[in-house]
Amino acid sequence: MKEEQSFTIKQTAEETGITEDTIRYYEKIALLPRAERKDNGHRIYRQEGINMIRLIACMKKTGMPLEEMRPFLAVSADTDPAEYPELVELLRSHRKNIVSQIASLQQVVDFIDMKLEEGRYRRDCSDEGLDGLLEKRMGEPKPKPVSPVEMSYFSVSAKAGKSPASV
Amino acid sequence: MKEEQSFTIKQTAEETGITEDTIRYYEKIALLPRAERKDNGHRIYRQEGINMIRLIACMKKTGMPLEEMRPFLAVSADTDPAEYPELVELLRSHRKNIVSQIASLQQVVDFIDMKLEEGRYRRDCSDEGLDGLLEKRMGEPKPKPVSPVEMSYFSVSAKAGKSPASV
DNA sequence: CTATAACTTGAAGTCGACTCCAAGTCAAGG
DNA sequence: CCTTGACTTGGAGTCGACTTCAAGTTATAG
Repeated sequence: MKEEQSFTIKQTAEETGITEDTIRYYEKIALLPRAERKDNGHRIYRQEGINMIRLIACMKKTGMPLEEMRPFLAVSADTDPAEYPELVELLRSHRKNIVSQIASLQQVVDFIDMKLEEGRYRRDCSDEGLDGLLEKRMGEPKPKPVSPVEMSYFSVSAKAGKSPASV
Repeated sequence: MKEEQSFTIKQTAEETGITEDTIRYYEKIALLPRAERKDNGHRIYRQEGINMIRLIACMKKTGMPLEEMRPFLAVSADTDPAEYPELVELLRSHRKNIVSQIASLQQVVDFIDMKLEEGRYRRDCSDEGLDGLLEKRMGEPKPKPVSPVEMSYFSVSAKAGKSPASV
């Protein structure tokens, strides 16, 4: 039952890491609901509003376009997903995308780790250490089988120059 | 010792899910090295080139700006990371970013799951099920402690309307 | 009473990443 | 010989996401 403290746009910006301008911009394009105003017209934000902005920041970090965030924000704001079957579907489908994005990121991490390891061992161990690492086929555009895929972004193999033991 | 098959730009586009225009664009801005040409000037791509494009596609999916990809592509192309200490550092730091991005994504997944669950149970169980889920502080801009953070993007709590049993 | 700071608005400008276009080349088919 | 298709080039146009700007309001401090 406490007063529910409120924040200025500046505080909100500091709190969330999103600039004031950007917050106003999000409001302008209605990604955020119109913020409450004080008598003098200044915006005020409560915890809920800050949480929404944080959610945006979080999704933004993942490269999600603003338009795609709308459904999440609708759910965040006040809609009960269970009452809108299509919203539930949307959430599920977005969930899938995100999980696949995590996989992409994990691949990049693996790629980096491989490169770092490779350097550590003075690359000579073998020349194909993590064959099936990248199962490829992460693009939906063309359902191409893409073959066995000996992949690993850049086949470490044929690398003239530093005596690969056996050329 | 086999001939190493080569691909046209069209095939490469199909193979990687990146359009021909975009591939040319990447070459123009030197994100990709100038592709080999046939006598008639047409580009040809080998497995290695395709792998680089796939790596770009993968990073792109994660929202990474093109400029940030350059170091990865340098490593992919032919540089041995261990020979460029600063490159190693860059890789490590990028790795950190990516791991933190994965965390962000995981949070969004958790958020979705929470929302879906919430709907399933007809939200009434409690009103704060996953307090510490989002440790917040994922932004580096301002090293703000951000307090206890009872978070969860949108405090499920105060939700007038549907008889929450106990208002 | 004035000036500084913290906001407001709408509009214009910037930047990254494409995307499209016009004009041209080359190889093979009818 | 002319057309069609797959490419080439340089350059212009688009779109999303800000970012900056100019002008105005209100609150407090000196």
